[in-house]
Amino acid sequence: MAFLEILESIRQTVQSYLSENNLSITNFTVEPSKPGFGDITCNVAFLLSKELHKSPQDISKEIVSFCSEKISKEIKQVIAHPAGHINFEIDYTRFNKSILLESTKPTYADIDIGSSKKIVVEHTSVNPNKALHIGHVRNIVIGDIISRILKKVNYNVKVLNYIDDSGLQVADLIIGFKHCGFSQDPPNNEKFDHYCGDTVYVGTTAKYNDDKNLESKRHEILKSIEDVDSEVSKFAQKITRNVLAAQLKTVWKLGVTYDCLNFESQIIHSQMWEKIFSKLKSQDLVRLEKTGKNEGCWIISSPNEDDKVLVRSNGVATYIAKDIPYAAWKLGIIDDPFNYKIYSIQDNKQTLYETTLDEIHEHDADKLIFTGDKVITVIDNRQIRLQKIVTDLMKRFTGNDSYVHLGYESVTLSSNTASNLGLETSEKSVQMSGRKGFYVDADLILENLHNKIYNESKKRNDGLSESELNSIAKSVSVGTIRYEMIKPDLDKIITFDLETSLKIEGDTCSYIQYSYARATRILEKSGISPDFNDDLSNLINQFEINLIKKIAMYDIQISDAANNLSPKVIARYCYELSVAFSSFYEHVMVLNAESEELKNSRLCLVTSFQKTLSNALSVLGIDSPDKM
RNA sequence: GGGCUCGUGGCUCAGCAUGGAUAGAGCGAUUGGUUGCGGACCAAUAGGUCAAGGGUUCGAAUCCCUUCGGGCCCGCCA
Repeated sequence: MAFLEILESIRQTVQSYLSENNLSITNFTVEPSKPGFGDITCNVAFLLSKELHKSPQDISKEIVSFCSEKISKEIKQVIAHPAGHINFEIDYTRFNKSILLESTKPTYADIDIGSSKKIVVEHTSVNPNKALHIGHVRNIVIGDIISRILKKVNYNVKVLNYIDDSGLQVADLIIGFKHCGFSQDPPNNEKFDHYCGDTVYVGTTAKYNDDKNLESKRHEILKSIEDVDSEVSKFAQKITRNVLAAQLKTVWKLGVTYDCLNFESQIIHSQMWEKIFSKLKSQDLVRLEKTGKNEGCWIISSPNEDDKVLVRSNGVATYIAKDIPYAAWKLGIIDDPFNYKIYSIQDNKQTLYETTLDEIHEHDADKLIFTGDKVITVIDNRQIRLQKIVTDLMKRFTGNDSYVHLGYESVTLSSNTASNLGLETSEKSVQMSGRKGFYVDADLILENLHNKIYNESKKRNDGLSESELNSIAKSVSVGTIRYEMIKPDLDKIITFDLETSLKIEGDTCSYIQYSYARATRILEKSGISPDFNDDLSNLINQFEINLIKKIAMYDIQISDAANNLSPKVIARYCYELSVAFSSFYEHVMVLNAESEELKNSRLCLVTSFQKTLSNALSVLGIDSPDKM
């Protein structure tokens, strides 16, 4: 029995008190208490005090005497605190055994919130004209961890990456290659995404100011890209796919995978826009402006905002008009025009598909499905207005909140890091810019971190092989970058600093992984596999109890993270769990315990910790290294 | 100008959804930890008018309003 079940059983007991007394309060809380106030606390006495015209203390006393009779066996004592809280104390002599055993299973905290419902998570969606920077990494990591959390709570999750292979940024690359003399082969085997972003894209956009001719070419090219059969379109496909392939190498290094790549060019050719546009018109969600500055345009209005042009007076749809059919497709609101073919097999053996409008002849007749009953789109908060329009429209179509824009704040650079990149500033932090080539590149950070961890690990371990050191460096560097990207809340700006990103002490991923390695080492050295059938009621000192309590609360955290789409909750949990273990490790002997029975019990506890931490880290996509 | 958002020790952040008991961490500072499983650690001390003011409430860091300060967004660009 883990925490959620205990909370639920207490809730029911309190509820039965309320029912017997014809009281209708339902919004009372039953939650873990602060240290020093038992294990679990309930606030129902406060809520009843007004209705019953009695003090919270008197009410809580009554409820306590009621509960003491009927409460679950896991509860040792119920206490009415003078302040009015009702506090419950867990009977650890009973609790230890069930929780320690349960926590070692891979399915620990696999609670069912999703009931296998189909859900789509879209993230990454970086324009295929440049390399990934640290801001993109935040998006990718949030999206990946959200998808892992949702899988953990029994959603059927499909992960999508939207490839905008037909926008202006693509036209810029083509101008660079065709009209500015940039070679299609990068010098010195430079990675193609870096070359396109740093050299071709930056170099080309810099020329628009001087050369007005180029600017008009840009729009010609943009038009030709949309004509599938044109040479320009085929060239654009070749370039963007090469950039995409290079970007995916970075993404896969981060341990992230997808189910399907959706290409914007195909969305345009699929005629989905035309279908959704007529649907919008028939439901009066758009209107043709007859007068004013938007005369001749189809526009969409929303309260407190300016009207947004969907279709220009020349009949050409605007940018947001691509997002609407795509959102509708993700929700299965319009017929799926796509077929799916294999793009590649990813490192974890998972097949990555891509959309295609071609006929395909597969052996299995079942059409693949990448749409969902619910959709989560991870896009940064600068797009919140456009996403709000899309969200509102989807709500009009479905009548519910099945489309969710999961926004997050941007990553900026510290002034130190900015000056490392050649920009002196008096500001505390500064925004990155792909167009100016001013950003911290994802491959570079990973490499820096990898080297740093490699050296640290080598310093601290004798006789580890090259491959062991590299594997540790990979686990810890990827873990570090993931952890740092989700530790702050989504609505906090991350000010990235190259130097402090290399820190490995305190509240960091290495601290957490280190606690895992220490636990593993104890288990290895013991040379036995602990017996969970023994009586484990001898784990009673404060360090043991603290650790057991943290282990038991895992399912609450999973539930919290899933219900609030909050990856940070699991990151904090991993850290707190590690803190509880580190303190235990310092103060409690395992291998030299006072008796064989105690040694066995403590080994069970260490095993339980180790499995639970590894379980939680895997939800964050972070490895658990045995040594480091 | 309009909209959104953030403001908690020197610095970086939890806590706010669902108001309740002593506002928690990490970094930095100061100090301690040989007999014990890896010091990427542990333990202790100092450091807070929870931006300001008002309101609701028995009770506000948490809810509401106003103000101040920072950030983002507001094209027939994508």
